[in-house]
Amino acid sequence: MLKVKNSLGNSIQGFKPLREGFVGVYICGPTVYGHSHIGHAKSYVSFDVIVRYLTHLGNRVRYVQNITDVGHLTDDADEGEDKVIKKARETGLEPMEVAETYTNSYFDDMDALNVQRPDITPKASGHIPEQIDMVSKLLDNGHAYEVNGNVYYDVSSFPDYGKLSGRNIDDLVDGFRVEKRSEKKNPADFALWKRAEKGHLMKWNSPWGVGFPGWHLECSAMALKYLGPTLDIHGGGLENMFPHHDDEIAQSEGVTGEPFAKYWLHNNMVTVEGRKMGKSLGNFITLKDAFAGEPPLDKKVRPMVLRYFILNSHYRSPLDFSAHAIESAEKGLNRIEEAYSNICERLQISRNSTGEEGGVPETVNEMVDNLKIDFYAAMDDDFNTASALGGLNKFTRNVNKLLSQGGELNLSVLQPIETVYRELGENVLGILRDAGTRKQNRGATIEEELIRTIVETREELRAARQFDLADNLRDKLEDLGIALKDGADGTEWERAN
RNA sequence: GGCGGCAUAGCCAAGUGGUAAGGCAGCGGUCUGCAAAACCGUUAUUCACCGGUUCGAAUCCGGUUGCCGCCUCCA
Repeated sequence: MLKVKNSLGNSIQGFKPLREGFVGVYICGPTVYGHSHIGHAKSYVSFDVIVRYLTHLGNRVRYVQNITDVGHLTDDADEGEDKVIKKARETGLEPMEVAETYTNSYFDDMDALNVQRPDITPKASGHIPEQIDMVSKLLDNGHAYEVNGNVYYDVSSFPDYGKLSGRNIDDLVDGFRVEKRSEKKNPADFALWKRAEKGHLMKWNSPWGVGFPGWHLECSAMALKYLGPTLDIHGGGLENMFPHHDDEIAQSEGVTGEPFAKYWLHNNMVTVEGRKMGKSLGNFITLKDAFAGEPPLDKKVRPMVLRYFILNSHYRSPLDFSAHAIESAEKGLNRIEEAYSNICERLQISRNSTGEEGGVPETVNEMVDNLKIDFYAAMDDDFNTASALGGLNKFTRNVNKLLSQGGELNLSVLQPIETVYRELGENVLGILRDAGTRKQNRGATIEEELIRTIVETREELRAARQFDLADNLRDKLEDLGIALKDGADGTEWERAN
């Protein structure tokens, strides 16, 4: 039985979708005004695995993730500027060019991380009529009021306001700065529609004049459109619990009168060497920089390593990023990849040979069964990927033990191991995508033939006990990023990533 | 000031009442011409600190200290 930590009510609950076998998931997507950073990676890798696991359990999942390209201001005060427009002003591009550029950038990075694309990726700017419609309904039923072309949500009209983050309006007011010349009835009221000043880019006609939608509104409108009045799961970053998610609830429930989401899942933040990551703190790490090995990294971070690193902690725990931590993740992942690719390689050989078919030895059955028991128990416990990886590591130790015993392993031993790696390691966790291509020995490119020739020549030198020359070749290849491993069955090579 | 969370070995990190997963690093060994990888063994009598509840607590309760997030934009 899958259990999840529901932020709404702050408790662990059994997971039961509204319709058996169908799960509607809405995850807050990025605001596309810059390249994605390692915080995005944590969020979207975590939710990717959640969606993969729900699918693995046999559910039909509809995964909706918005792209916010309008309305997200740099500041909630009246003088705040739209983030996308600000970037457009700075770069001399059309706002939609900015949005397109960083939407593409986002998906490039997510593809690299083996994050599956959502089923629907609606854009805020493409859903203006839906948003206007929601504002009209909120005005009609008394949850909103208009002042000078601005429309605000009246939080006092929604008794449950703040129920997700556990706040009440009176507490909030103390925390709000005193806004000068505010048109709001209550400082906690938030904008649904904003009047566009002269020269404002990205504006639309509405019943209240020319303007643009408020930040939180797009999520409510698009979730309603594609998933109906009540979502099974709404996910997002912890930092958005208030006000963004509480505002979404107020808007959506204000319109539909039905619960907005059954389960709220919040993923925790990334810190860098113990400190919050922020642009103003100068410790901001984009994914492109991480993949390229820019400081503070001293080497390229393989996307799969970042993915493994993220999944090695719980999505609800903060994750501390450092070059050192990445290094140990890389070595840990290498071990699993190595074992998996060895199994795949042996399987290939075994399929091509006509060796006798033995039964599956008890030890192999036991290994696989134990992994499954550990893995499903971990994942059922609020998607505990760290614990699931613990099981996969234990399994890998047993696989290596089997491999290092030497001797032939027939199909009936190799196949169940390969299958469970593929189903759990790749299909659910998505960390083994690169493993199949690690062993490049069988390639047919000229480069690979050349490497093969060098390796064979070195073998002859070793046989002739010319170790100085042989070691020299190994060092040279190492400098070129080719690692050699001398084993009992000859020398293997692979690219050091 | 208000709300929420965290504190587990040298490092990262699971574990929320039954006697400390896993990874990295370290140490000893097997293998190797050497190296790398892999394998075997080993590494927290103890979970920030002080009290309490319990047959039993890292896990529950109270307090102390430290750190973090949100309340202003952030995944």
